[in-house]
Amino acid sequence: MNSESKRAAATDFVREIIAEDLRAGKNNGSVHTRFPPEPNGYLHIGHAKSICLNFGVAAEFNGLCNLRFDDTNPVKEESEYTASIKEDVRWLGYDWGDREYYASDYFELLYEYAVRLIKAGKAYVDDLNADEIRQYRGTLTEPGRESPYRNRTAEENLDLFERMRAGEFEDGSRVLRARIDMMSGNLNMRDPVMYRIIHEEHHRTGNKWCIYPMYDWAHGQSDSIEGITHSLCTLEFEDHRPLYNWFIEQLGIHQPRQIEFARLNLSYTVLSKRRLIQLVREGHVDGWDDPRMPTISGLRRRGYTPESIRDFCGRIGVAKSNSTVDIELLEHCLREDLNRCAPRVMAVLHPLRIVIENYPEGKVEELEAEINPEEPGAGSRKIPFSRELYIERDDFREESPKKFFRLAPGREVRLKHAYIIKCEHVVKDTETGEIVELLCTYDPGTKSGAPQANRKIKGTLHWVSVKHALNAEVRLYDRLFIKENPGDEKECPDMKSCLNPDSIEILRDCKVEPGLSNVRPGDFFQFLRIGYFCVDKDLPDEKLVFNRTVTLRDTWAKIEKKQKGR
RNA sequence: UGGGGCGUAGACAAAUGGCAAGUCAGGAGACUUUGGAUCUCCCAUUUGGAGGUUCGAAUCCUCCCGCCCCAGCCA
Repeated sequence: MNSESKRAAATDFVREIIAEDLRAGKNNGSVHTRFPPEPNGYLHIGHAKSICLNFGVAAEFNGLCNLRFDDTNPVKEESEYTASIKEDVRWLGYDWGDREYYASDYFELLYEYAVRLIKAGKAYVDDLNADEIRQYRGTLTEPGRESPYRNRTAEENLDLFERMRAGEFEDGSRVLRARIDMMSGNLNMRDPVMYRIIHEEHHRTGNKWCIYPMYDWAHGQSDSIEGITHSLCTLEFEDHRPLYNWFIEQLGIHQPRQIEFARLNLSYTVLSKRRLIQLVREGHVDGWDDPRMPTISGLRRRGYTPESIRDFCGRIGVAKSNSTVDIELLEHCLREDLNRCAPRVMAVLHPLRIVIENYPEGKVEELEAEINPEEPGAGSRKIPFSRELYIERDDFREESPKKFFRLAPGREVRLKHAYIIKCEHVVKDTETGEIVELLCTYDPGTKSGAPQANRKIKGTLHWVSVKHALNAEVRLYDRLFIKENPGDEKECPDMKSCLNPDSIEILRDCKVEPGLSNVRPGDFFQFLRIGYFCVDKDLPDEKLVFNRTVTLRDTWAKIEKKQKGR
């Protein structure tokens, strides 16, 4: 049983409301939700919260969840986005069956509904332009004024509306408005626009229409048409709920219940569409799927697993207060999942050559190494050991600080899966003083698994045989921002100055164990003692490229930081 | 100064008038052939504030304070 199913009983106010509705016998005991993205951008981790909620709730209550594209604005939407959205939802592990819908599928019915409202005197064609409408709307504290066109007859409205559809009028010259209440304290109820004229080709309906429904007019009716029982959306639509309900009530059609929850904010990243676009446009990242992006495609390329994202979404809860979740929780979920399933391999990022002087030249031993200590059934692999090895430069210090358990002159360490070695001499470049190699000796009786091999040694290092090592490029990714709330105007008025200059570091001379010669894009590993890495999706010929997904928790780094801080 | 929401630990988040859950972060220790993982313990005498009701209040009432959203022919 994994942690997700253990948490199956997890509840929140949304699930409670749904359970109550069920108890009250509403909707004939059925639950039907929907995930309604606008196809004008890429999905990100914030959408994942909504996806997990909508699909999760449906599954828990034996209901269904539709995928519906809210494509009511042809000037902003493109079909290239629908493909990536579908891929991302599927990758996250959710299935909408054959229920892939588009608001544009309902344009004809929506038009008929609008005609009904016009006939009932509940909607009218307004000739005011956008600027005038704004002025007539009033302000937050002052009521609005009624448009001079508000009291046209149904016949006149019908005629005008038909001609709007027929393309007789220019963009912006007229709109269809709901006739509600210009005095309302809720601005959404001050005769909201239902249709606007846009002579633009739509990605699905082509040039069939030149009037397009607004969100408020399209969304609730689409929910109703699909038989949605619970329409889950974010907090900013709370003010729209009275309007959502008003349209449905006027039409007398099936009434879904809109419930609003807080959108996700994550520390050290931005999730607003505007900011994300800015990152891409200004070239701060390499595109929407840059491994530093919080987009689903970016997280995927970074090496995040769908399981870890689902687990995260389950743990953050669903509530109504604006909150910012610590990104370390996301990373924790990731590490927990990867620890469970990532095969272990050895890779040296900053190679330092060592020579084991008492080990026979030319001799090669194939050592047995477990693939994953968390999963004994994963078996083992062979790794070659020889006289010349690479170790991590950082694993050697000429003068070792307190609590530094690694290699230093005269000190012993264990080489993982191999022998205990001792550093005898340090060889330096006579001119630069740089350490070029270490001369060591090994203790032949300490081979891993051997009877007397369990001498207590504090440090264990990873290594790779020089002769057998494969070259690799490793891209070290770190958080994109140095500020905790980069999306906050006050904390970060200028996004550029809040970027982490070290969010990517490319290492081109890394050495990895020979077993990695046949990896494929997306394969993931734990590089022992370093972190989790995955093979980048763009694998150049004859070259290995690994992305660092997340580091291992590093106790030594913490100790060292504390020592330096003193 | 209109309307709609929200305030529980550093970050999330439970509690539904009856002893303030859990998770992440942080701290201490155990264990360890990954300084990983794992395990143990610590981390809110108090729920934005002040009054009130009650045997008993995070929860009910009153007032106050703070924060978020809304004036697109965007969603």
